[in-house]
Amino acid sequence: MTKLQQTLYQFFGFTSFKKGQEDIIRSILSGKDTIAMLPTGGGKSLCYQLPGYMLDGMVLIVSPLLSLMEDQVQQLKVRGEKRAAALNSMLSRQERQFVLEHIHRYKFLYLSPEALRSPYVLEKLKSVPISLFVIDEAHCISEWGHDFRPDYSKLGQLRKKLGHPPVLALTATATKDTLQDVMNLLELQHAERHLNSVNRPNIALRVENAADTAEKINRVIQLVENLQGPGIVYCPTRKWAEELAGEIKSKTSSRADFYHGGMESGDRILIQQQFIHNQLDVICCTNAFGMGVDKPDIRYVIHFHLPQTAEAFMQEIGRAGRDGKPSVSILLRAPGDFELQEQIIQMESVTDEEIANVIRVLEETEERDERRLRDVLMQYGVGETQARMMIHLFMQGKTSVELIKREISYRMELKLEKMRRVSFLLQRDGCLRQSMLTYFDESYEPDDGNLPCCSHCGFDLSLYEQKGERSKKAPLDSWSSELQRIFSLQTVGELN
DNA sequence: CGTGTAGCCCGTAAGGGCTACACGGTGCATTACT
Repeated sequence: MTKLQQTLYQFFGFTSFKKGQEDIIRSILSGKDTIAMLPTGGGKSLCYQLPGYMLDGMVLIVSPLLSLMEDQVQQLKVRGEKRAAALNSMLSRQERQFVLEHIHRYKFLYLSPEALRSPYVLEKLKSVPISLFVIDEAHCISEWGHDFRPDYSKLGQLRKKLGHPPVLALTATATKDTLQDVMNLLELQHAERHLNSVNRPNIALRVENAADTAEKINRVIQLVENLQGPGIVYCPTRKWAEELAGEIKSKTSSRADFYHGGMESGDRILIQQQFIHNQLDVICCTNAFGMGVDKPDIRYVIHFHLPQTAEAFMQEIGRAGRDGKPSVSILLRAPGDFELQEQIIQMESVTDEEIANVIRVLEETEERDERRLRDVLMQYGVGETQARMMIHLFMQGKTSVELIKREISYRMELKLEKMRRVSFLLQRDGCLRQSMLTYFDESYEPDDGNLPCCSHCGFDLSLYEQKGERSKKAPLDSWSSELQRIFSLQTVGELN
């Protein structure tokens, strides 16, 4: 038994690695920067937790969502690891202070890119040896770092300030371009790459055309009524998520609810937990839902609209069938879909006047507190996301209307191009799986003829319909959900 | 593009009807502290 296997057994109770894990871990242990792509549910957290036990010093994990950090810390604690914490806004001032003052005690510290903006946090982190700098869901760097969450684009610089620890960038879905972007922004020129296929052979792909929205709604109701659940319906807007959930509730026997970014965080957690514990059959949501939803038995994912990118599409359908059992993805198309998404992307555009206002405020004020600046700018009618993006560009030295405008138009054009491509991929003639994999620079060799492939290759949708009686539904009372929650946490802890 | 709504007009009053225009999706953070 090697040292690696011993450690695996000692801390995780496993006797063997999942596909891809060992290579990634060996790369980390040899001190190299590593970029790893593992399919969803492929055991990504083990790839940094195990080396964490073998290396001296702290493992710092940058994570995009509070809920992901909390889940990970809880799982570590259930496994008996007390030296884990998440440093974020959910902590009280005292708790935060405690973590920072005792920072040398921690083995695994989770935080957001925004938290690393604080000079005080950075100073504290400099006082401890960091054995590994992990970026979880690393595609967020490319997806969000240029506009929505610019702090993601500063991680490369931050790493230098932290004494240049080795980096592990983890993701499940990325094209070559996205990986290149991640490497540029993180300044990882010589990283070892461990890439696995994004293909999920157990998910059959289907595209259906509808004449209009009314027909789509009818079809969704029909599908939800007949398909074996649980399932997810991805919607283009918050309003659609709410409306479809209402339609499904009133016209089918399915227990449905909605989920989007405009909800209170308590409600979001509740809905997600109910879904995970089988108290809901179907969830209608925007693209806010999904990251960190580690539910193994999702049987179908319906897209009520066009996704904005092929990467997003793969991420979203990839939430189905993590248990490896047959699952299905169905995309509904109708005229006008493309235009709606196009308009959502074009909301990001800004007028010359707005840019000029931003520049004037930035030049007039000595204040570099971004929050205060954003408040000022919002008084000029500039949206929060736009304000943040423009401040970010200004700080990078793009201090003229022309430069800022050019950059924003360029980003928007890239997004529109990605959308045109996914739209094209989903409507062209030919095998859908092959189209998607080609986009991800993969070749496709059908491995066996048993698994249904796609609506072009042909398959029988009734394979995915429920047989006989609907499965027994768990009651919606609080003590039973609490018991289920505790039970599931223990199970998760044992498995990981 | 499609939808919701603010604000205006009409007018011996209140609310209906119209036009113009904004909005649509992803999340951290939110106070000093050694």
